[in-house]
Amino acid sequence: MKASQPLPSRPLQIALVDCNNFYVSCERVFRPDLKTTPLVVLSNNDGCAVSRSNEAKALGIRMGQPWFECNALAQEHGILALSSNYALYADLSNRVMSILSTYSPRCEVYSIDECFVDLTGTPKLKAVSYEMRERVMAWTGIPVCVGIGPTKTLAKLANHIAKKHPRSQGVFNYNDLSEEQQDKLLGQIDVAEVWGIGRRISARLAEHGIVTVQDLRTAHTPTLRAEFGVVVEKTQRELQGVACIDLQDMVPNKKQIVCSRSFGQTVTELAVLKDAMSTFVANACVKLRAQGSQAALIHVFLHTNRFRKDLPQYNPSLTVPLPQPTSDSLVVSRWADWLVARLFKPDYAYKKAGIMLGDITPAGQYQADWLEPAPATDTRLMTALDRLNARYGRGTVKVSTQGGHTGWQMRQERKSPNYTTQWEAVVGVG
DNA sequence: TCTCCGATTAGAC
DNA sequence: CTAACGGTCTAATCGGAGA
Repeated sequence: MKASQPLPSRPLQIALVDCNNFYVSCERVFRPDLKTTPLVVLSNNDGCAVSRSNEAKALGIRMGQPWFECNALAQEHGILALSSNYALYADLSNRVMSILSTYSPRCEVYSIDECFVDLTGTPKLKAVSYEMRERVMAWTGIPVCVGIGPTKTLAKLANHIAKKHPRSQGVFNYNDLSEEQQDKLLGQIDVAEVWGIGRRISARLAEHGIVTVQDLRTAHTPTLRAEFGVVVEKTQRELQGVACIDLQDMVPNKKQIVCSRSFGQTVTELAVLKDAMSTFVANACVKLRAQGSQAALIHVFLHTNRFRKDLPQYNPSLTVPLPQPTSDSLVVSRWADWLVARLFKPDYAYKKAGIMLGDITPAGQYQADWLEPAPATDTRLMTALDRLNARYGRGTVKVSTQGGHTGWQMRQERKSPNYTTQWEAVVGVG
């Protein structure tokens, strides 16, 4: 690959800043009284535990565990569960990311609670890392850990070490280790902790005697490539300090946009499915327009409850290419409506539905057609709709098929107030 | 036989 | 009282259809 190139005189200093127990930490910013309460944030529909405080982890609540399995434990130990409040988490995330972006022009917001920051060339790196951590805490109330390494994969691993070892005080720089220290440290860490090595692959690696990170780093590369493919090979190179995964400064546009939800209750009526679908379409098209795109493919699907083995299952879907690409909610909605009606069969209890937009291209491009005139591209209605909903909140203006029927909305019985987006919630007015 | 394409798999968070 | 189990997204790989 790049064997002939001279090694850089100094390694890159890639930092991975990761918020601790992010959703739970967000909730605690506005509820300091919950600082020591075992706390959990639930997934959509109040289904699974997706964020856990240290106290909740210590009590044995697993990541992704269905909440109904935890009822007895929660009762016994007074574990508090909250519905997820994405508006709040997105807002705090933006504040954290904007603080981090002052430390480097090269930042990649990797997820709602993680950011890669290229700190190569930063003087007094250790001191700066601690300062970054303290500043995020002081300005947002969110605790973070900082892991630094020569590649993204090693930065991730360093972050894991910073989180796990209190002695690190929340900052760990892999680049400070000698060769011997690296070997020893990686020999003590389970290979499953490595970014990109999930449950399946770690099980298969174990069959080859690859159990620790050091085992993977030193494994025979051609065999690894043959047995596990390019992804695992790249991961190995990254563990060896060779950067194979670039830092992505600019967020690429989505190639497909999905909007789907499980329902609060099962749904048996077509009208209710159509109502839900028009909400999904509206949300998907907002995302589409936000990135300045149009879609030429729509895919609609329905699902019965796959956990109810005693009930008949039916999981139909249909995909149609659109005659012209569009980002107009009304156009997409008409197609979705028609597709739902085609898929719908009575006598099934539907639990989930959704839409996927595909074949996404930049808006304004369309395939010239000898027979058809250019499509009408009046985007004023959708632009006005987006402005109103951005200004006054999602759902202020809807298309007519939305909101006529209820009975599908997700369960959110334990949601905190919208502290950062509604004054009433902060001031405490009813 | 090769190539394309949709479906499936695996992973992340 | 019972039943109760998330949502997006990407890249790689697989496997069948058609050239």
